[in-house]
Amino acid sequence: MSYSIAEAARRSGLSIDTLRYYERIKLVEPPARDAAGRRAYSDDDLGWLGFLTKLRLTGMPIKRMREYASLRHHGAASAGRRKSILVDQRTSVADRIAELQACLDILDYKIDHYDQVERKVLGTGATMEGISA
Amino acid sequence: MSYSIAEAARRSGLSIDTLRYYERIKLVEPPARDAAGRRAYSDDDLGWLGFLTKLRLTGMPIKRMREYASLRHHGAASAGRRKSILVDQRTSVADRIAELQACLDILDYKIDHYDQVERKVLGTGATMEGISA
DNA sequence: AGTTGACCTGGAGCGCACTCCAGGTCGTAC
DNA sequence: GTACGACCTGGAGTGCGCTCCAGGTCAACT
Repeated sequence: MSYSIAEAARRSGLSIDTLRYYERIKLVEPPARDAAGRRAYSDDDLGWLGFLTKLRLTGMPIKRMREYASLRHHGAASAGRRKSILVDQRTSVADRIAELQACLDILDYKIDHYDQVERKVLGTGATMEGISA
Repeated sequence: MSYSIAEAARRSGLSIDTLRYYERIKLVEPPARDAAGRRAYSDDDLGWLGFLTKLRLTGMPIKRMREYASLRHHGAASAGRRKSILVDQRTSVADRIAELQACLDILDYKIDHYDQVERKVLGTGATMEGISA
């Protein structure tokens, strides 16, 4: 199957502009073109776009995605380097999850504090608005 | 206790420039000044900076941090709105953690794939470099 | 034949969150 | 008294990741 740029955008969740941008910066191979010169994305193209969007979600900078992308064209010899990029990213994602978890705890603590304030106010029969300075 | 901007930067993990920037954009109250006109941060200032850095780690945009910051000056009447900002942020952090967890699974899957390729290569006595295209 | 709508290109512009700079003022150390 | 280092100000510059625009081509519909 092949897909118009609009369809590829819809399926990948990227914008049409972003798809063209990714092509310009060599993050994706130029897709095939139809008779009229319009981009025709293959299922493989979409698969790669799907993986790219995952890497992007992990916060990988475009520079490193480009490196990974270019290594794919260097065959199996580049597998070690590609794996190490993924392993590094795995570490950074795990760290980030831990960091966010810690922030979540702080947010919960603060929210709990607001809950307590609310309960206290209700206990006195006052309203939140009533105790404005 | 009061702290020079350099000390406040060290303790908050922000840069000196960022501290002045946060002041300019009203994310922090202008700290006290010493006799020579230099900023003198209080423990309270540092506490607020600490919380701000946590909010920043959660990915909260500066706009919303500013809103939260400004609400603090509106007394208890703003507690409801402040709480709802934190609750919203809690949701977005939890979502983000789930998203990252899903990415982690994909990375693990891919890394496992590279591991298998390596093992296969080792089984044939070849090296990663030896199978370059 | 004309209009519409999707697509094309190269290039400019944008929002965010800083980061850097020039030129100046202090207070302390030599 | 002068050299130094930390600090000050207002404003300009940076890097990232898009996003938008003008002006043009092409195929299909009416």
